[in-house]
Amino acid sequence: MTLTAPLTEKPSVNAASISSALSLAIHEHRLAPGTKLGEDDLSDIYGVSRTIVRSALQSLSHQQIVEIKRNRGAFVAQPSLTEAHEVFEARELLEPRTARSAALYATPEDVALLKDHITQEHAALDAGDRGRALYLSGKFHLEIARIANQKTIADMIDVLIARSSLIIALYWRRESALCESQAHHALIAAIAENDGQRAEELMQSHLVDLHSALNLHERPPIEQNLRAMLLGDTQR
Amino acid sequence: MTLTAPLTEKPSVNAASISSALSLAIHEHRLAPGTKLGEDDLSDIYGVSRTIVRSALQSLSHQQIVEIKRNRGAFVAQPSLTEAHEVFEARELLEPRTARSAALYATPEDVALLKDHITQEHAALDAGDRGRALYLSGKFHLEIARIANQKTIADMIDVLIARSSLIIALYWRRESALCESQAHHALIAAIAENDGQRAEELMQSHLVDLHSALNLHERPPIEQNLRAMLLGDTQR
DNA sequence: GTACGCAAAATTGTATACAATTATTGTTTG
DNA sequence: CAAACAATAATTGTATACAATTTTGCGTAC
Repeated sequence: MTLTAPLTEKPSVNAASISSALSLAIHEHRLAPGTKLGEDDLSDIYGVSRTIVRSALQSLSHQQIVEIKRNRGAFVAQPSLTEAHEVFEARELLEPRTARSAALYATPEDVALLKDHITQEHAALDAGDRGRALYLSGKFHLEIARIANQKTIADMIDVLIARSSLIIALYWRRESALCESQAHHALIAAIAENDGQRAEELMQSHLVDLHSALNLHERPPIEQNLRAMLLGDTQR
Repeated sequence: MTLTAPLTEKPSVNAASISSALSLAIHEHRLAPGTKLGEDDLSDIYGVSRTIVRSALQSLSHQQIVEIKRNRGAFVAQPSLTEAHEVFEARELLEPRTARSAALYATPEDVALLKDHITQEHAALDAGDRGRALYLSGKFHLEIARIANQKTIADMIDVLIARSSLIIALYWRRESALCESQAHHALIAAIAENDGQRAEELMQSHLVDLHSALNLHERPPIEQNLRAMLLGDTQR
């Protein structure tokens, strides 16, 4: 598994750009939960000193998508099953009512933007890039929060979506990603009609749907995975 | 306005301890919004290198209670009026339902802890320490989230409470802090009786109350304040 | 006397050097 | 041969040195 390419030779490779590059890689499942993020590796890759890398890693650790273990280094986070439930419960508290607000505020341009999102998502799926499709699917939710014009809530949802991506990497069960598209289409329709009530209900059931698509059995993520990788996944 | 004392001579003055010392000072209104947090000053005060100080300031900036302006330094944040509204709207989304959960899960020990919080708050008020009373009042809300056993949501509420403290510093209107105590007492009663419905309603109306106690007139915080300080507050 | 501009000082941004801790590997011993 | 230990290597934590930028102060011109 490789990190992203060492960004173009633009003069500014700052902590924020490294942070978002790593964030994107995690979103798109190019970086698996538990992956070690060594400071020297990253500073070589991006051509900056460890100072900058450390700053970026700290930023990601505040979003809880990277875990920093003292004297041990930074790793892509591995949300526990408890955390997984909490993240989706938090989303269920925030997103439905936010979708309602979005439906009330949405302009035709906003709706067009949402539709474009879905188009891109389908294109990514057709190209076989499941990671990118997942990323775009998350962005769709974030876009709704942005339309609702609530930056504070949007920021919180942003973090929850990032963590959701890790949770999906660890606990996803269902295979079809198609159903999501349907839910998103329905949401767009409600938003386009400025039907706040329906948008809220659709978002609520969509989130319940996602939540219930997680594998509920406790599975201490990595050791199990390593064993499965090396011994074959016959016995579960 | 002075910062906190340079912590005891314990060997470990790390970024986290500086971060929480500053956070406490902001909570207790010993550090006013807009205050410059110079790196050299802080490293002198706490006896560590700027490396550690910068780490602490970055952490606080992620919680949006410190604003870092590039090449200009770190300042105690000054939430805009828009942000003020957003913060309380977010709290209204999260806290009422969390209070409901807390009421359902609360043990007698939890209730005793909440009562102790109020006792301390009254003691602080009697001692004339409004800052500490405000801090404890915020902790009360956080404690409820903790009782609800939702760490993810509790973390979000923690950040929102910190920002609320800044908002109160900038936009508070009402003088009496007593009414809050009443609301908190009523909440404890509902929680003690495991009455989730009532706890949710009480929390909702308590938050609406707080929100409406803000000065709604746009007042770009600091310049106005400076002008008021220097020219007298006759003309508003 | 005010305004502009340049130079000096102070402050933040980044890289690097060194210290402390952890991981690894090889050896020894039972 | 396995397990424990020791030496070495690798990695992270912290301090400091230097570079870049901003702020401040002074002098000059109008």
